[in-house]
Amino acid sequence: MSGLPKTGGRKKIQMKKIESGRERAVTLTKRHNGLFKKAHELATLCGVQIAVICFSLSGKPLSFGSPNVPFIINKFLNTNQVEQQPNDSITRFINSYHESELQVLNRKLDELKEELAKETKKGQILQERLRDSLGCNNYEEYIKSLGVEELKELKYKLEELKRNAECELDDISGGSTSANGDHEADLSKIGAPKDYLKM
Amino acid sequence: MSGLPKTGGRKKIQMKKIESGRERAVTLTKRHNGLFKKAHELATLCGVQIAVICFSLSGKPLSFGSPNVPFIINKFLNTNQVEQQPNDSITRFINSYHESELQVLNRKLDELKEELAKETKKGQILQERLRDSLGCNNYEEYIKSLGVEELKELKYKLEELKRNAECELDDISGGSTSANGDHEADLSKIGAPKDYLKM
DNA sequence: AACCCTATTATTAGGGA
DNA sequence: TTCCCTAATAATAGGGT
Repeated sequence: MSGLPKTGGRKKIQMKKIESGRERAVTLTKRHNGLFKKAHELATLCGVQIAVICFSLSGKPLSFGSPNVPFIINKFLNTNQVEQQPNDSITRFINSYHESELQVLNRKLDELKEELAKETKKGQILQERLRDSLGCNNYEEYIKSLGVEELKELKYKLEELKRNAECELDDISGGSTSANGDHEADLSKIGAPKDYLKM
Repeated sequence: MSGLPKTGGRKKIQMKKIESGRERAVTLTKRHNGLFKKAHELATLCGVQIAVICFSLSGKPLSFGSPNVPFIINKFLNTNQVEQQPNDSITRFINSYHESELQVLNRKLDELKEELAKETKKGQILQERLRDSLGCNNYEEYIKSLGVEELKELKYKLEELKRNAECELDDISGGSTSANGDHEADLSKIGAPKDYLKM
């Protein structure tokens, strides 16, 4: 209507909870749309199955699923049905973590990470040692793939590493093998919520 | 070193399944990281609970959850008035979810290690301090080997360490490249895979 | 809450290492 | 597979409607 200069423009925002309830709601709407769109694109472009579940400020569930949410949930649950309750120290740790006290520890770890991340450089040596010890040039992946028992084993390997102390690398290795092939989902007991498909 | 023209540039792509398996894998990696990051941002900015579950090309489940995936799943199922019993697969899953949380913990520890490995400088000092404090020259591995009680103890050691380290690191740090001053360790980080933490 | 608009920031396709 | 880089596309904060 008017010849106003249209003062528009994006501004950078801090990654913390938005104070204003109104702006928070607006942002939630915008970003939830964007997120679901990205999820859909990912499913389309890469042909993968994916689900996103989000609870709005009022507690209303917003979800997107390809092929659908219950399917993904079920598949996820089945895939993750691992061992029974070991009741070892690690398990107990996780349980107490649930009880919330160790969230503090988590925080400490995060802070430590930040401190370390500021200016580090020498850690490469550690990396080489670890790689050398594990005989795997991608030990991060390796570690991530470990289960409880394997982690325990790793503990001993690492102790060994410590004993051997100095060892100048020599990488190699190769063997990325971890394919959890098929998992059939039984949707029987889960009712289907409204599916979301937004482009 | 060379006067290469650096031919870079994004191109628009069609919204259909990517033919090349290689490119599809690359895209999946990039976009899955981006998606999870956005999910984490949404959770942080708007203070909402959210979960993303995706199955990689090999069928491996990739998930993000704030506060955690089972929580969201359970809430979602409850909200949708789906029959759910203390003895169904979901409950069983939740009981066995420590596996997943372990993965999250591992990731965080990996992250610690990764960041450490990238650029150290002050890390040397921290490392020494850590060794003094923990009586171990490779604390990353040490941490991985901890049990419940030990982790709790570590919590206090870290607090102590941090107090001391803050002073020294400030003295030593000369060239600060990226000062991310505030770490408020929100709880949403607990369910967050590494990629969201590095911002 | 749903759109419009625009200046910016954020993400990412493509290619190389 | 991961990381880097660049140029281009995509998403979005802020303000209005």
